[in-house]
Amino acid sequence: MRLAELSTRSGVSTATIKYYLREGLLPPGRRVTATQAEYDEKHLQRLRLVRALIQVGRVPIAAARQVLTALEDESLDHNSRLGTAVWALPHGPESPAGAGADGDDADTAAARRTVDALLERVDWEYAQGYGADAPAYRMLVTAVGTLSRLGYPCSVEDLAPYARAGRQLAVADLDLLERYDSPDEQLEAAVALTVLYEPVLLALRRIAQAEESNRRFGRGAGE
Amino acid sequence: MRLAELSTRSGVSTATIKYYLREGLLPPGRRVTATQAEYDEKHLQRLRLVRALIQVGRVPIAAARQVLTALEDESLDHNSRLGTAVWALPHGPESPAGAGADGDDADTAAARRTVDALLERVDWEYAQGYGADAPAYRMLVTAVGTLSRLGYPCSVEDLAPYARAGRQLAVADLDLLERYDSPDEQLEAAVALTVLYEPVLLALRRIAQAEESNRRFGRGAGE
DNA sequence: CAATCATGGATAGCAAAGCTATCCAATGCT
DNA sequence: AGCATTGGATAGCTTTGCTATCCATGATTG
Repeated sequence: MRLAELSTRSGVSTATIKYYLREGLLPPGRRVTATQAEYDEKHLQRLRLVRALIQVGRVPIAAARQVLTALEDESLDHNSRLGTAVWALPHGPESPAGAGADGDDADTAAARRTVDALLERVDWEYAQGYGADAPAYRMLVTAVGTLSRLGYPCSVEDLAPYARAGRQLAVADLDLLERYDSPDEQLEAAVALTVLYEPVLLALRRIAQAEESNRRFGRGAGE
Repeated sequence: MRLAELSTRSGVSTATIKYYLREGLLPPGRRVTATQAEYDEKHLQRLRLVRALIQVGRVPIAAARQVLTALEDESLDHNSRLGTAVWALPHGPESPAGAGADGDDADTAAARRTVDALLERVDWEYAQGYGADAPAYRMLVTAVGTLSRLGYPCSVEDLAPYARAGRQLAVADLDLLERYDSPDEQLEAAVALTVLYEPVLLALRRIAQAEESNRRFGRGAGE
């Protein structure tokens, strides 16, 4: 199909598709003449994935490019591609937010200790091993640091239930993933499910909060 | 304290603080003369909360203003304030993403049915009642619609484990909240904890994914 | 009590992100 | 032959969140 058809079938304007091609989010079409290119179903599928990552998953375009590049990097094996791709996914602000003359990185250090204790508590040895520069680890330290700087509860005991929930979520995630046989499908699904289930999860939490709040305090709050 | 001191103590530039004052994220200081204003510890605390919401929670400034306004709206009772505040929190893209000539709102309708079935399945009657225009509900429908449009699994059975996890999270959230006695503290904490525990949760899920992946497939992926 | 300097309000500007609109020559279609 | 379409390049637009510059007023200090 031509670019115009790709556009109508995906609901994305040709201008935007051209932009994605330029940005390397979409592989170029098969050049059929000097001025025309041919796109196929794979392009359509990829385009839909890109839209989903960007619009639903709020993945910035630069990160999306890294992720997608890793997915089809022929020089890596299956596991390395997956690792690289997920590594590139967004993970909140890198710098621990403006900590003035007040807490600064003493808080960050304390947060790191809390996180390490938590990982030990729930027995995640692999996670402990794979480095303090893992995006998810840094994200966690940042968030915990912010919480404690603001005086909100975030002790190991407070965090433990969330870690337990995270564990169950991961089990559900991997269960979904095991349905895919082809390595390529599995790779793409891993990224898509990681990102696209985030809003699902956050929405379910909010709804459950309202439900639980209602259960405890009776008819009333929307929370 | 003066604006300059507020700035040094919070680590936020005076220009930014002025901007927040202008945007109504921060109540104006007590005017002590015609050209000077006095700020207190409450301002400092509020400023820190604002920074956390914006930087860690990625709450847009307009939404933050609505949230904070609701928190101190004297004309509402406790529960209404909480409901209004949480209602105003960000909840993904409103429009179901560019669905071209392909799935469009047939998918959205299907997603809505799936979500309703899920809520019934897990017995969340209150949630079912409180309206299809609740932000969290819409967010969920959008996300499920996107998943199914992309061909990823999101049946009621697939979603159920996530709903169960959401329920546990909500229980943990409410447990944290019950520590606060003063209504005002509780209100602020509800917002802060809802928003600031999101990155905690997402990070823990990613780490748990890596852990679980390692458990199932042995040494290998970073996922 | 005059000189200077900080304060806070208003205004305009800037940087990044994510598109979008215009132009253009080469080519396809009839 | 002639008009429309294609895809590539380039420049522009919009929003968001912040920053920099002015400026009159009032505080401060020798």
